[in-house]
Amino acid sequence: MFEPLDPLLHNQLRLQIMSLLIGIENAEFGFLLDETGSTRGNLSVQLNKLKEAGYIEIEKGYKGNYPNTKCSISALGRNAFSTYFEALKSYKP
Amino acid sequence: MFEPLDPLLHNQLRLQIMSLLIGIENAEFGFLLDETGSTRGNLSVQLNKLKEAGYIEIEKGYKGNYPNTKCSISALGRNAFSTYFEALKSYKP
DNA sequence: TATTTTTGTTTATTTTATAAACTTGTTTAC
DNA sequence: GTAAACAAGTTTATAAAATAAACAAAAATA
Repeated sequence: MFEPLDPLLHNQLRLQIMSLLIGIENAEFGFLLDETGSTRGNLSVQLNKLKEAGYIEIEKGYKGNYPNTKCSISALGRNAFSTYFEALKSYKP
Repeated sequence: MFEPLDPLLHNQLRLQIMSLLIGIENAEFGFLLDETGSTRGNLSVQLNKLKEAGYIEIEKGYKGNYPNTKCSISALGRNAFSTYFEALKSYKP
């Protein structure tokens, strides 16, 4: 009847992150911070959860002299994201 | 950019409850229990949260000799539910 | 060189979800 | 008629999650 909703995606910030990443090659930490309006701490935690799940990849490098983190969605993540919205349909009136 | 997702509805069980109630006059506790596959405890807690928010009404009566609880969605709830799905669109690719 | 900025991470607190235990009353079996 | 099992929930306790606050390390700036 009701399709289960991936708990990892069923969170506003993580869903925002995935939504941003899906349409883009990769995104910097700062960009995600701006677009989501989140705090650094929360963003850091949630990015790592998505990474642990294999939904995104995180590349740590430098931009000029400053540390810089680039995130990109994985095939697994892309799939989970689409499955999530598919599942949501089963809750619709 | 991203529409906020009503935290009360952004929970699998509560969303199931609302989804069931929206297409029906009212539903008994036992029916909701069956359809959602939830435990009694969790169902009880989440129904009360929805009631506190004014999203549903709860009528306690009897069915034969046994206590019996009937739930129905309110106008506010109906509205919140539709707003929730509207908001979700802003997360879609 | 002291202070402020940048870019994050880690830890601590609060909130939430869930499950386990309890309550009240009703049947049914002995 | 009383003990055991069942029904329908509620309450409380535990586990998990989300979020915010504090911290860190290096860089820029005054």
